[in-house]
Amino acid sequence: MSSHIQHSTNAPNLLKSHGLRVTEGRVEILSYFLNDNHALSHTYLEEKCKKSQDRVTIYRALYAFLEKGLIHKVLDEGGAAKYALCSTCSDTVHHHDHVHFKCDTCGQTYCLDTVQVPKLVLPQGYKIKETGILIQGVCDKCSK
Amino acid sequence: MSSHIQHSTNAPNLLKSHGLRVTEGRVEILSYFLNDNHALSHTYLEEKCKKSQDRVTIYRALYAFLEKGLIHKVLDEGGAAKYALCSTCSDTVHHHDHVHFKCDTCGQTYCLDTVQVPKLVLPQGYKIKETGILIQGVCDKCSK
DNA sequence: GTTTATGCAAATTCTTTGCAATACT
DNA sequence: AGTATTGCAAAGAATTTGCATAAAC
Repeated sequence: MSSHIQHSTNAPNLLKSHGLRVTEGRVEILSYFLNDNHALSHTYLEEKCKKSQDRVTIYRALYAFLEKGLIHKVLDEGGAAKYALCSTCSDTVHHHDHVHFKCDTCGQTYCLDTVQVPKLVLPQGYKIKETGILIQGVCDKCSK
Repeated sequence: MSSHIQHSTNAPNLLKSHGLRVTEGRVEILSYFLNDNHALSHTYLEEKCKKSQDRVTIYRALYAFLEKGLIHKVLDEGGAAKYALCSTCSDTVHHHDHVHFKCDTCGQTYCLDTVQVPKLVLPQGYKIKETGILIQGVCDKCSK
């Protein structure tokens, strides 16, 4: 309960520290990210912000967050877009070699920051810049 | 040159062996897959088939190919869909644990069938069903 | 006061669906 | 002949753009 308050209080500072203007709508959206530990879709945010802000505003907020490195895009196996906080990225360094996990049971997508992306050996001549891994299966909550 | 002819000749048989009717449009589309070693987008196919068949027909052909396990879907980092032949899948067994490689230079997406998908260790409780890997970088042709 | 964000409307793009005409087996 | 495929039109979903108003710095 105190963590909820703390997180919500963090939103304005996080926005400021990323060079973003602090508006009511952005604070609300960012709070949803801070209070959930999984990736959020535009549709989900639209539902949550129903009366408070426009669909288009949410698109633009997400775009601004992406640009400033506050969140990153996660795609599920069907190509549907979700967004998640860049918890392990600093303001300057961005690595998107995250392992993402999509639960077939609850449908949530998680960023498994603790899982190391393996070094893959590719055929001669191929140079790796980024590695994206999407695992599908059953998450810890749903496998109980 | 003979390989081109051979491949094109293969298309009708491949269709038949997958329980698909042999139509002019499907043979044309499948030939593009057989003659290229990278994933093809709907847009690319639309361009190639411009005068010969409708946009919608291509969607339906791809859908039929997917259903019969002739091709599989590949998504790039932006969520754009491409399709590639299931070269390592038999008629009955399908594994989609392919490693896909998207070249930042030429924009092509390749299926690296020879690259083994590593066994990843996830936190307690997570169960893996499928693992998708998309690597971005520079392909062998572009790195020369 | 200047710059940036918002809401609303409308335009784009991508994909799916219905149905009558056509092609395949 | 019987069944599946095609083309065209139109519907639907997701995302983007333009512009005047409002809010942030």
